[in-house]
Amino acid sequence: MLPVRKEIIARLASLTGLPEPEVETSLEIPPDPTLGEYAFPCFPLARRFKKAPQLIAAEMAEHDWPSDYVERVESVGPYLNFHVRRSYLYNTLLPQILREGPVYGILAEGKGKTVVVDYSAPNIAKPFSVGHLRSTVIGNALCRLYRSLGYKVVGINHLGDWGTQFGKLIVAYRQWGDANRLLEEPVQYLYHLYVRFHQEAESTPELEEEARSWFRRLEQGDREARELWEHFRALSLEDFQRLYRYLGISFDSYMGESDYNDRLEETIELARSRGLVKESEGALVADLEPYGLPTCLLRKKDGAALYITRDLAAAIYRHETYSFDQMLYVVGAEQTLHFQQFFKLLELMGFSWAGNCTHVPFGLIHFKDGRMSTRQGKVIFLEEVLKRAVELAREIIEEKNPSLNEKDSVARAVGLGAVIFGDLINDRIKDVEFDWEKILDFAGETAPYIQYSHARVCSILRRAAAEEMISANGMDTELKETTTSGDAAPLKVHNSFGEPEEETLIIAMAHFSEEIVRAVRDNRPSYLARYLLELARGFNKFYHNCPVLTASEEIRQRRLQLVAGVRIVLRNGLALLGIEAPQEM
RNA sequence: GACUCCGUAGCUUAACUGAAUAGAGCACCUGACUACGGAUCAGGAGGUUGGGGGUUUGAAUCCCUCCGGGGUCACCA
Repeated sequence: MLPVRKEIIARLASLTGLPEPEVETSLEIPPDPTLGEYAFPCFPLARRFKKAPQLIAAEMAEHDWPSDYVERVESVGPYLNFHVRRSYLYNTLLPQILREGPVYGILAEGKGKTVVVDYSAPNIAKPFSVGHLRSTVIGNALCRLYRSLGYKVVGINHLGDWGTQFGKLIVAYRQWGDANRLLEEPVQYLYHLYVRFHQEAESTPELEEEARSWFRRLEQGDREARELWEHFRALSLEDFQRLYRYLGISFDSYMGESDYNDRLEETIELARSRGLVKESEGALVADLEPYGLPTCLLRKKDGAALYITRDLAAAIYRHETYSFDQMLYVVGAEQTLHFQQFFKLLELMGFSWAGNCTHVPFGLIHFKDGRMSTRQGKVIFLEEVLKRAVELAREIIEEKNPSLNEKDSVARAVGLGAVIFGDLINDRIKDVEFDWEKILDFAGETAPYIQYSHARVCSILRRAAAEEMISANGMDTELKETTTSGDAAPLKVHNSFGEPEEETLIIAMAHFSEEIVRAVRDNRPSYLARYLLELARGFNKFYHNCPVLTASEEIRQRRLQLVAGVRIVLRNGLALLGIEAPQEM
């Protein structure tokens, strides 16, 4: 937390008698920068002191506030508004940003704590569709956000590599399969077989029973079934990993559903020993009605375990292995009930850490005319979306900046950025309609807008560096990721603080780490995405109104530092969302 | 049917979890490169926050109800 904020909270707490956390949550950022950098609404105090909030604010404003951080405090109606000292912002905070560079915004709040993030989890043998985009992108951003707060993060890809769909695939492959085509395009081809299976099963329902029987054989370790399964699994995994590499995503563990096969029995036994299990129509169920939840099935009458049993086994295993302080499941909102049952069962099984497990739900991606369906072949491959986005970025580069170097990597950064950001920008709980036009939009509230701002920042710094060495200001001439450490010459002390556009920028930069904390607190990367948009907007206004390179020396120095700071925050912020920031585009 | 989520400008949406004049983007209209990149910027128009009640000093936000849409509800994950 910024020392200004800390000081304001502490002093408000002692003045009002409210506990610090309470002050902290009610401390807000005023809607208009002319109202100051922080605001404290006095409404809650009205009842306590039996006085009008306006009066309370006015009285509190009389207090002796000024300090190294705080310049003045004013009451505006029922609000107590804090104006932070410009000299602090420009002469302490800004140098700190420039000094810390790539690690600016990184805090130690999660130090010593471990958080497990379960995300992406595609089904092997099913295509990686845009439907999987959300979990993948949100999970990745959360991993990076938690890491930036000092948490040890374990990203787990709980692969859907077990289940009756493998019975279907084996049946389809044995009947219509072609080994060569499988090797050429594994996931595509398996998907083709999967769709064909369902088509044929319409007219030949016996196929379904055959599939169940093959899955049973697989579970019993039948050699042919096992070999096919392993083959399918290995090929699919390779394909997925190619995609993850392309997206710049990596996992700490690829333990999938099949890896818990040998722990299912003991999990069921544990539940049984707690008196949670009873038999019903040949199956094993857990009765959760006393807790207002529907009964759930742990084992089918044919002996096969279900999803929830696997999740229980996996959770227990993960706690043994990582002894996490928190575990997040980045899984669609349609599974909310499942997670309620799952967490309740963990609790009833006696695991005190059940309360540290959180479902991070998100809305469905659907078409205008209904939801996507793998079975019916109504899906859009994520790979196709990414490819088209990158191609489009490439076309725009050819049109606007044909002399650009490294067009391919820039096109990739911009195209992928647009898709990723497009998913992260909105509240994750909302359903989204799949729309080519929207997903390929590069103007307005998009990653390319932020990336473009960043590229212009870099352009200014590059020109400035060409004219004079500004490396002493925390930026080396190559614009590499380096930060100059303590040996840099001290920055010039600013005594004048410039235009409103400059104010907006420095204040926005001051709030960076607060936005990260907020995004982590609510597991909502969208907060950070919005913030970056706001900062980029602020920069663009500044850019059009405040010349940097041609300004007088004092102003030029100040603005150069400001711009260098913006570069760091935009770049770090995008990185936290899993998006690259090219220097030119 | 029960439970649950969502409903804000023509479209996509924000609002720091109950507070300052509901803020953006797209599309539309008008302007801006003899200053650092026009993937940009300035301005205009566009709102009974689905309807109706209630709680509160204060409601887009909480409660009730109705309408519309999504999701889930024992042998899928």
